[in-house]
Amino acid sequence: MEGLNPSQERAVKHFGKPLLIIAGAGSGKTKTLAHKVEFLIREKGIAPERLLAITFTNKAGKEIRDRVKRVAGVDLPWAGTFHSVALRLLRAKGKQVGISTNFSILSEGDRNQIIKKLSQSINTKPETLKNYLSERFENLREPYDEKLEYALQEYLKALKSMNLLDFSTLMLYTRELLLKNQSIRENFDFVLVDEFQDTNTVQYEILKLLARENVCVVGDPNQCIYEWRYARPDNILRFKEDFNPDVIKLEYNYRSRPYIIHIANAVLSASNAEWKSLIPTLRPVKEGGQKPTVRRFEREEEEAVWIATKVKELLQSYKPHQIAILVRVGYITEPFERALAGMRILYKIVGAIRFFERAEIKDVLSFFRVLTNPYDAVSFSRALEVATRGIGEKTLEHILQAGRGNCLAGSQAILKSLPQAKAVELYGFLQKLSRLYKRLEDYPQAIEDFLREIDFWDYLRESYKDAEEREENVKELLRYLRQKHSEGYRLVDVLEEVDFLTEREEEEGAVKISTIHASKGLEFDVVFLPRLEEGILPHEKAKESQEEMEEELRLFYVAITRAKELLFMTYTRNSKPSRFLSLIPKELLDLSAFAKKKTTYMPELKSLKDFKVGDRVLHEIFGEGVILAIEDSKALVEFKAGRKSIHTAFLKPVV
DNA sequence: AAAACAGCCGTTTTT
DNA sequence: CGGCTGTTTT
Ligand SMILES: Nc1ncnc2c1ncn2[C@@H]1O[C@H](COP(=O)(O)OP(=O)(O)OP(=O)(O)O)[C@@H](O)[C@H]1O
Repeated sequence: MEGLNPSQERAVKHFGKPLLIIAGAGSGKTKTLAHKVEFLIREKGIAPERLLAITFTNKAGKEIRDRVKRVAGVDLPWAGTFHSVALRLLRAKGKQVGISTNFSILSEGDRNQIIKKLSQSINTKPETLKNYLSERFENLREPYDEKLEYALQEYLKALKSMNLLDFSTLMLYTRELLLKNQSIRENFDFVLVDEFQDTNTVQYEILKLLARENVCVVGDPNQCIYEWRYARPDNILRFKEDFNPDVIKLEYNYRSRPYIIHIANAVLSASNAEWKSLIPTLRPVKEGGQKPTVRRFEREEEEAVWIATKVKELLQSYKPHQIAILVRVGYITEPFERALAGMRILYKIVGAIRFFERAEIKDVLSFFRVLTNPYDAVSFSRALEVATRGIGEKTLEHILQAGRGNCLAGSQAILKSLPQAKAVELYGFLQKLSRLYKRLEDYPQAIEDFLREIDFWDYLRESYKDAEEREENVKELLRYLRQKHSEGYRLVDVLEEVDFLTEREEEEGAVKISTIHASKGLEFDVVFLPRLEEGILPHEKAKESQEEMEEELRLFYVAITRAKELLFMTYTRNSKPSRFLSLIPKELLDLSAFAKKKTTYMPELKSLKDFKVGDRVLHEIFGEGVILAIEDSKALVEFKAGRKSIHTAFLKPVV
C-alpha cells in the first residue's frame, strides 16, 4: 500500500468491526479514507453502488468520486453530504413518509422570510423561533414551548403545502423514513463518514439507522467549528459507546513544517475540551521551515497592502492557488481585494455571498422553479415581482386560495375575477411562462429568450444601483446553464445541483480569500491570517459563553493548520490583539518587526482560565505542580522536576 | 392594492 | 453598504 504509514495502512485494511479514526489536522485522515474506499471495492469486493461515503461538503464528495473513478475505474454514486444523500433517498422513497417526490429545496434566504413572518404571528424574535427549529430538528429535542411548537407545526404545514423541504426537514424526514423502513439499510454494505466531529444529533441518528458493523468514521473533535449550528463533537464519544469500535489514532502530521505544528499544539493546549485525552498530540514529519511571522499594523489598509506586497513577492515561488488569506468574517475582505487588485494580483473570494443566493440569480431561477414545482409559492411570488407590474401580495393570496396551493392553476382560475388591467398582465405572464415550459428541453436558450420577453434586463437596470455587476452575474448564470446543458444535464439535475452548490468553479490562477470555516479540509503552501483581534477572533459575540470561546480557539487551530510552508499572522490597532496570540511561545515566532519598533510583543492578556497562587495545576510535560507565584500571564510552578515559569495557557487546573 | 422612497438599523461562521 | 420598516405616491 504505497504512500501510507503503518497506522494509516492498518486503518485502511481494518475490516469486520466498526472503526473510529481519530487524529489531528493534516495527519492524513481524508487520504486514509479515500484509500479505504478503494480497498473496500478492490480487496473486499464491496459493490461501489452499495458503499455510502458521507463527506462534509459536496466538493469533497466529488473529489472522492473522481478519485475512485480515476484509480478504480468505477462510479461511486453514494458519495456526498448527509443532505445530498437524504435528498436522493427522499426523491426515491419520500412517499412512504408523505412527501411528494418532486419537492424543491427552500433556500436559506427564503426560509428566513417564512420564519420571520411566523415569529411575528406569535410575537417572538425570528432568532428565537429559528433556534427552536434547530433544537427540535437538528438536536432532536422534545417540544418544550407551546407557542414555539405551534409555530413549528405551522412551519411544517407551510413547507408541505408548497412542496418544499429545507436543510433540516430534509434530515427530519430522512430519519422518519429510515425508522419506518428499516430495510433501506440493506442497500448499503459499508458506510464511511468523514469530518465526523461536525455531525449533529439527527445526522448521528441517521447514521445509526444506516450502519451496523461495517462502518468507519473519521474525525478530529478539535476541528469542530460548527457547534453553533448544533454540530456535536461529542458524537465521537457516543459512537464509541454505541458501536464499540476499534480505535486507530494517527499522530504524524505530513502537511506542515514543525514550527506551524508546534504553534497549533500550543494553541490547542489552552482548550478544556472533554475529549482532549483522546487525541494524540501532532508530531511533525517534515523538517526545517521558517518561523511563522507576527506583525502589527495601524490600520487595515496598511495591513492589506503589506499582505498584498508579500503575496506578490511569494508568487515568484508559489502558485497563486497555493496562497490563501483566511478571515474570521466575510465583511473584512474589502481592503484585501483593493490591495490585491491594485497590484494586479488575481484573487478569488470563496464563502462570501454565495452565487446562487444572489437576488438576481434567484430571480432568474424562480421561473424554472415555478414550472418544476407549481406549489412553490415563494418562487412564484418572486417571479411575479420580477416579471409583472401591479400584481402583489393580496392578489397572490387569492391565487393560492383559488389553486389550493397550486400557483399556476390558481392564476388561471382567478383571471376572470380580476380587474382588467391585472388580468391582462397576469395572462400575459402565464402565456410567456407556458412558452418557456414548452421549450424546457433547451432550457438555456429558452430562458434567455424568456428574459428578453419580460424585459428582465431593463428590470435589472431599474431596480439595482449596481446593475452592471448583476448583469454580469446573470450572464455568468447563463454560461453555467449552457455548460450544464451541453454536458447532458436535465433542468431538474441543474436545479438540484444549484440547491447544494454554494460556489462556482474556482480558478486555478487566483489567490484565495476565504473564511476559515470554508477552508476546512483544505491546505495551502502559504497562509495569511489577518485581523487577529479581539472582537474578530475571538468574535465579540462568542465572548458570552465558554463553549463558544472554545470553538473560537478551535477555529484558530483550524486556520493555523491549513498552512504547509509559511504562516503570517497579523493584526491592526483597531482593537487589541487576539488573546489567542499570547498562547504562542515567543520562541516559535518571527517577531523581528517588533524588535525594531521597540514595542513589546503583545499586551498582557488574560488567559482563558484564572489561576491563583496555591492552585494545583497540570502541565502536559512536567505533570502536576503547585503555583508559587503569578506574574502577568506567567506562573512560577513547583513541579516534581523543579520550578518552572510557565505561561498559564499551558496549565490546566487540577480538580 | 402596489410601488417608490426615505431613513433607519447593525453587521459570524453555512450544509 | 444593505436590508428592512414605515410612509408617501401612483
Ligand atoms: N503517509 C503519508 N505520506 C506522505 N504524505 C501524506 C501521508 N499521509 C498524508 N499525507 C499528506 O498530508 C496532507 C494532509 O492529509 P489529509 O488532508 O488527508 O489530512 P487530514 O487529516 O484529512 O487533514 P485535516 O484534518 O486538516 O482535514 C496531504 O497533503 C496528504 O497528501
